[in-house]
Order: sequence, then C-alpha cells, then structure tokens
Amino acid sequence: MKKLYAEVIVDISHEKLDRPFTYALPEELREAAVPGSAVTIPFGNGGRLIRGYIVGFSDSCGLDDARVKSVVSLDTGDETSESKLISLAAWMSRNYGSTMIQALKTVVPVRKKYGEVTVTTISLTDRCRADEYAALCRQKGWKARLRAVEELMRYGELPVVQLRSAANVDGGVIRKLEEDGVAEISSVSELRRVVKEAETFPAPVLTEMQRRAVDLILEEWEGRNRPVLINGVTGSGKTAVYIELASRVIGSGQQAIVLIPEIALTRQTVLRFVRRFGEKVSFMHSRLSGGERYDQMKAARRGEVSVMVGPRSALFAPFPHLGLIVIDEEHEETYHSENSPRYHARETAVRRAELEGAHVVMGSATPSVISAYRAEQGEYLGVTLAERYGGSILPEAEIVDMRAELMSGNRSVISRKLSDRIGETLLSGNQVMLFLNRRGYTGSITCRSCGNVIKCPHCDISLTKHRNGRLVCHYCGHEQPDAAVCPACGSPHIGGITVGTEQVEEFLRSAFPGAGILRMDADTTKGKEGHAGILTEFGARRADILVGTQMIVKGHDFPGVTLVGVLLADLSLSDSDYRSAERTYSLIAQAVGRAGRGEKKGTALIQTYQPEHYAVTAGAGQDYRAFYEEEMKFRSLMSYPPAGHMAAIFGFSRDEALLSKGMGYIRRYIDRIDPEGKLMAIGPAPDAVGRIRDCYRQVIYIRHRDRDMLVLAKDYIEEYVSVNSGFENIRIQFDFNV
DNA sequence: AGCACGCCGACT
DNA sequence: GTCGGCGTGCTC
Repeated sequence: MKKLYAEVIVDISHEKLDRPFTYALPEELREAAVPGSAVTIPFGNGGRLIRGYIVGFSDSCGLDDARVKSVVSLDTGDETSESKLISLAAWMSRNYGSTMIQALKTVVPVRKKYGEVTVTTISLTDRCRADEYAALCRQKGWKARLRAVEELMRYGELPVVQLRSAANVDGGVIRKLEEDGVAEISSVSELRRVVKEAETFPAPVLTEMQRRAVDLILEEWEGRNRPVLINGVTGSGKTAVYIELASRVIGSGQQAIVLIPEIALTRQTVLRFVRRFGEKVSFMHSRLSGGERYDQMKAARRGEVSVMVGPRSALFAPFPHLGLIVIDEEHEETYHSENSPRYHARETAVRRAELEGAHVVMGSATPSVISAYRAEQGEYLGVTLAERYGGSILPEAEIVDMRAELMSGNRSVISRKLSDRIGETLLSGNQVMLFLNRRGYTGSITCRSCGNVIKCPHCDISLTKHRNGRLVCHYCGHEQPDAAVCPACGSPHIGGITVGTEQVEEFLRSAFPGAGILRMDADTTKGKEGHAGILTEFGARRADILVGTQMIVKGHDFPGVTLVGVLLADLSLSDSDYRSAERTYSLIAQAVGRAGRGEKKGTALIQTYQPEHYAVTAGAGQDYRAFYEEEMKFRSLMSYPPAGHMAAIFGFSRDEALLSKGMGYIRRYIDRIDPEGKLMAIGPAPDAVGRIRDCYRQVIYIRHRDRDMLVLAKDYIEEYVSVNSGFENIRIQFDFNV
C-alpha cells in the first residue's frame, strides 16, 4: 500500500511557522484521522513532542523522504476551549470551502513578530545582588547578560519582550538571569485594556414586555436551547434584554460575546455594556492595533474579561467557558465575511455555541428573511418585542409618488410635500433627518416616469450598465443593448439616477437659507472622530437638518427629530441580487423608526418611484409580517434562499481568456454532477466587480434544494480542479452564503 | 517558540 | 587547545 502523508500545522503561534509541515501518517492512524484532528508530532532538532492539527492529506511528499518524520499519535478528547476553536475552524473550512490554514488564521489569531505585545514582566529580586552580578558579568565578559542586567537596573521591572529588544538578548539569557537568582519572571501581565476603572451601574428595571421575553428565553435555555431570534421594533429595548441575559450568564461564571455590526455606528450599545459591566468588558474595533487586538484575545483566554463586544471577528474570543453569543442587528451584511473563508457570523456562532454548549441570542427590528424563516420553521425560537420603550408611538409614514412629482414638472430630488414639511418642522423648532438611499447606485437603469427598472429576462434581477454601454446580468451573464426609452411605458426619462448628498445639501441651502445643515457621508466622516463628531453636533441641536447615506439610519436616537425624509427609497430595489427587496425594506423601516423617538409624534416621508412595491409599503408601516409574506412568495418561486440553497463559485485569474475557458469547463462539469438535473447552475458571468488589480473575477451560481448537494458539488469541483492542469493559474473560491 | 550549530574571545 | 557564551538559522 502507498505511503500516506498528513499536512500538519504546528501549534506554535509564530509567523515563521505559519505553514503546513508534512508528516508520514502511520497506517493504524489512517482510519481515524480527519482534517482538523489534533496530533502529537516531533518537531525541531531535538524532536520534542508538540501539538499539531491535520489540515490535509497527500500520497506523495515534495521533499526528501528521509527528512519526513511520523505522526506520533492522534489526540482526542482533550476539550480545551482552544481545541474547540480548532474544530470550529475545521467546520468552517469544510462548510465554506476554504483551506484549513485560512480558517485557522481566522479563528486563532497568529501572533506577528514580537515587539508590541507585552505579556510577562521581569523584575530584579534585589538591588545589591544585581550590582554584584553586573560586576561578575564585566569580569567574565558576559556581554549579553551585562546588557540585560544593566537594562533591568535602569527600570527595576519591565516586560520581557521589551528587555529582549532593548538589550538585544534572547530567551536563553533571560532564563539564565532567572536561574542565577538575579531576576524573577512573573506572569502578571500588562495587557493593554480598552476599558479602565469604569463606574458600573445596576441593571435597569425591565419593562413588563422585556421581562416576559427574558423569561421565555430562560425557559428555552433550560430545555431545547435553540438559537433565539428577537424581532423587536426600533426602540423596544433589545439591548436591555441582551444585558439581562448576559448578566445571568456571567453570574454563573461564564462569559459572553456580543457581536455588533460596526463599532462606530453602535457606540451607544457598547457604552451600555460598559456602564453595566465595567472592567469586565472588552471591545474590539478596526482601529485597534494588531498587538492590542491580541491583548484583548489574551485577556479573554485568561478570563480577565467576561464580555467581549466587537464585530464579526470577536466571535472567536477564546473564552474558557463561553455561555452566550449575542448578535445585535443580525440582518446586517457586515456579518458576512468577504475574505476566505467566506463565513457568516450568524451560522458560525450557532455552530460555536453547539460545540461549547453555549446559547445564541440574535435580534433585529428587521430580521433577515433567512432567520425569520428559521424561526417560523421552529429551528430558532422567535421572540417578539412589539412595543416601543416608554410607550412612544410609531411615526406616521406617508409615501410620496415621485412619478407624479415628475409629471407635474418638479425635477428636483425633493418633492414639494417634503419641502413643505421641512419648512413646518423648522418653524416649530424641531429637527429633520434626510436619508439618501444610495444602495443600488451602481449603474442600474430606472424609468422616472413609471418606476420600471430594467431586469434580466431570466433571473428577475436588475441589469447593470457596463462601461461599454451594454446592460449585463451578474447572475447569468445575459447581455442586451442599453435602452433609449422605457420598454414598459416608452418614456424617454430613463437612465441611471445620479444624486449625491452634496446636491441635496445644496438644494436645502438655497431653499432654507437660515437652517443649520450637517452632511454625513463617506467624505465628511474620514477624520478620526468623523461619525461621533457629526452625531454629537446634531444631537446637541447645533444643526437643524442632517443629510446622509445609510450610516445615519443606524442606531442613534435623536429626540429632537420629528421628521424623517427618505429620498430614492426604492433605489436599493435595483441592487443586482435577490436580496434587494430585503435590503430596501430594512433601510426604509429603520429610517422610519428614527422619527419621533421622544415624547413628540414623528412623521416619515418616503419618496419613491415604486409606491406600490411591497418593500416600500411594508417598510413605511414597519410591517415586517407583510413584507416577509410577500418576499417568501418571491423566494419560493425562484428557489432563492431560504426556499432553496445557493452557493457561488468564484474564479480569479490574471488571464481573462484562461479564466473564461476554465469557468466554462467547470460549468459543463457541474451539469454532469447531478444526473437528476436538480442542481441548477447559472453563469459563468463576471463578478459584481469584474476585475480587481488586474485580476479577473467570474462567478457561477449553483442552487439546489439540499445544501448537502451543494457541498458535494464543491468537493467534486475541488477534485476536478486539482487533477486538471489547466487550473494552475486560476484560483477557485466558494461562498455558501450568497 | 526552542533548539543545535558554529563562531569567537578567554582561560588552563 | 578547549571551554562556554552568543547570534543565527531551521524546524517536515
């Protein structure tokens, strides 16, 4: 029988070792070994035994057989938090079709060069002794030790890493100092903490409705422990529920992870956790340096913090006794990773919780259709928070038909009605928020007379205008010439809509000369405190009108705002993928929810070219149920998720012709995988961005009723690609969360 | 990260 | 000569 080799990642977090090593796999271990298996292997010159993880197998090895060592044993049953994270990585690599190394890197952060991370400190045992020792070193000419002792004497105590670089010595020298009794190394760390000496406050008293939700969830935890989906209208106090549940978990000696979409936009949520749990809270954000991030993870591992608040990546905090994972705003797209492994934090959280016996609680005012579907199927426990906190009433929403506006001669982006309302609101001394929906802005073609959006005849997805002037479908590759008149009504007022926040601001300045106007978009928030600065200004009522893109509708409460205007509400409907209606509903409902958070009753005005579209009407009324029912009809009809399963196969290459050829072969191969023909494939077509840094990108979508079939197809395709030499210069990536 | 190897100055 | 610290480089 042929010899079998295992590719093994060694359990040493160091840049230089961050690659697989080949080991021979003894015959008796073959059966039980799978990718992700923990193994004991000899490593280094001394052949000392360390832990490693199998990431793959091969029956040949590229190097001299004599140099290859053997796997000593398979390690099972050692269920530390770390090894559970490794199995999570194995699951991710399998489920999302990435390599095990990529998955491991995502889950277990690899420590970059030493320098910034301070963990253990070294201190002098006794001053006189150090003096004597220094003299001895001088006499003996022990340069390295002398440098180290002198450095130590200067500070008395300092981090080991710092001493190593300052005195230019290695671990051996430092160990010698310890052996000779001059210094002692203490493992008391100096982790840089993000929360220091915060004052904590008792938990706020829950409302009757929140209390009922908590009880329902606690009861579920006692029994089936399904993931919980809280559908709570804006202002119903989901955060209070999260905090209550987190304190229960912490009270029983466990830890909690709180995922949020983006820290800049959810500052208030983070602050509430800090106010409640103080120093026990740590949070992560993109501005954190690698070292700081590493420190936060380390603090979690040691149990020095009990709550980790952060984006997607915080999901991998290595808590020893994870009890709860909260996913706030679970519908947000930032939970879906764009890099391999293209994991979804929601699914991965559920999997991690399963592995560690923890609970998952997610919440949203506008749940993703997928989660709502799972709740409906009983896979998740659905909990509803229907009332707004403090009894404040839902705003009155009105839909403005922009087609009529155009017909009566108003070609500006702001309707007369909205303009009038803005005037009234300013007069009464209240504030206005104008939300410009810029999703779908990239090149879709809308008729301004009838609201028709040009769609693909095969996919029911908006066509996108390419630079060559042709209209292209990103799903199936269908192409047609640009239209001069609307195919539905014949109007010549058809084309891409080009409106920016700047134009809106200009319009407002001329229409309301006295008003204070703030603009918030990618341009004005570049600075460090960009978001916070503008929001504080507006919150302090130093301006009357806030104009902005998506970012202004998320999270913030401004009691002074009584009017919210949504411009181009339906623009996101023309996003070229099947989730465009979901996104549109969510944006409109959130915008409407911003109006009238205080005592005063609010009004929302929704301007649209498609006033009868269900995403618009349901969004205006914040009627999730109505939206969901309609949307599920569409998804079922088209077998789009959650009615069916869908995956994307991406191909990347610098050679466009080669890529097209290779993807064409894959497409034909897919058609042969399932003899029943139930595996549907569309494409290949250029990806949403067809080329990045001279690397061409194409995508094939596959759909099937069962997800297992898609995973099977993935395995087949991977095999196909690895045995056919034509794919050497094409990178293939899978995404199971399209 | 941790270990061995080889270089180089110091001491018998 | 040879002993031992110190820096370098490699680990399947």
